[in-house]
Amino acid sequence: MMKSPHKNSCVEGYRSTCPIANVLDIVGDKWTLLVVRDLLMAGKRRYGEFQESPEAIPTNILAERLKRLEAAGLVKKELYQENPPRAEYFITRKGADLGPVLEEMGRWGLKHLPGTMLPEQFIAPQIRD
Amino acid sequence: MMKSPHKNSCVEGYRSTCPIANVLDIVGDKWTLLVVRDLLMAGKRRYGEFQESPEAIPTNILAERLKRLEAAGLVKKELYQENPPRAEYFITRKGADLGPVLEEMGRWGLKHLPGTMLPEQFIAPQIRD
DNA sequence: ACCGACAACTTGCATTTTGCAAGTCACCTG
DNA sequence: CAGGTGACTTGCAAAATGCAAGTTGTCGGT
Repeated sequence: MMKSPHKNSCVEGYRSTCPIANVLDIVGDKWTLLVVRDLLMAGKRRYGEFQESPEAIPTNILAERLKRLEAAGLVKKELYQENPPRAEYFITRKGADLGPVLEEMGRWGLKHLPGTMLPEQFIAPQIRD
Repeated sequence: MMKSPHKNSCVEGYRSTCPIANVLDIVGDKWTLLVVRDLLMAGKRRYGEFQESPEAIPTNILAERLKRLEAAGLVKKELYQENPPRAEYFITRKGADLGPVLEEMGRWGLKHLPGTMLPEQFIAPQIRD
């Protein structure tokens, strides 16, 4: 039997050995990095705070992305109250390491997308592992 | 009539004034940045070359992404033969400016996704505007 | 004690995007 | 002139997205 024409002897669950391709499997969509941005650059922690961002993420997508980010180890969920369950979300060190990616995206947007702007103040995140 | 709760007096077609959000509207999916990677770091130019990458992009997605990248001004399509029509794709200066974003993604992946690796040799792109 | 509001989600469903397979079209090669 | 090749296009099923509405327990006021 003929093998596929692509040399794909890579780690289980990886599309290839390329780090960029595999990063995109985690954050490669229109919403995930906006949640990371809010955690990392705006100091947001609560579900309701993420919803207040001007891009108006749909609530079901937000819930799903928080779960995926937690599963990927970029976010830590902590209950601060049992009943009713109320949680706060913190970025991990692994998630915080995406900072430079966001910074470069911001730089590109500012240069090439007229009318875009960054806030004058960033709010430092609490990192929890 | 009540306005939306989000202060969205931003440029036509923008989700918000945030550069990151608007960059994600251009490259925020699993495939687009892989095409940019191939153009920018692997020196690829032809349709068939993009298909040979180990991630095996579906052919219809490749065609659609090349069109969108051209429409967004990140890629320039040039026919090198009329009949049958044969084209080469070049990255523009605007597209090449995404280099740092890819570099930071690569750095993150190498650090946090064990088993990933970058090629030892990059092939410099031809930039055309 | 009851009413409404609230925070943090969940569910249902229509629309859109993705993924896979197959088809096309005009050459080129033996 | 039969088969192969490069660069796509088309069709369709499956998955992701977007929107609206519903749920659950609690708190603040009257």
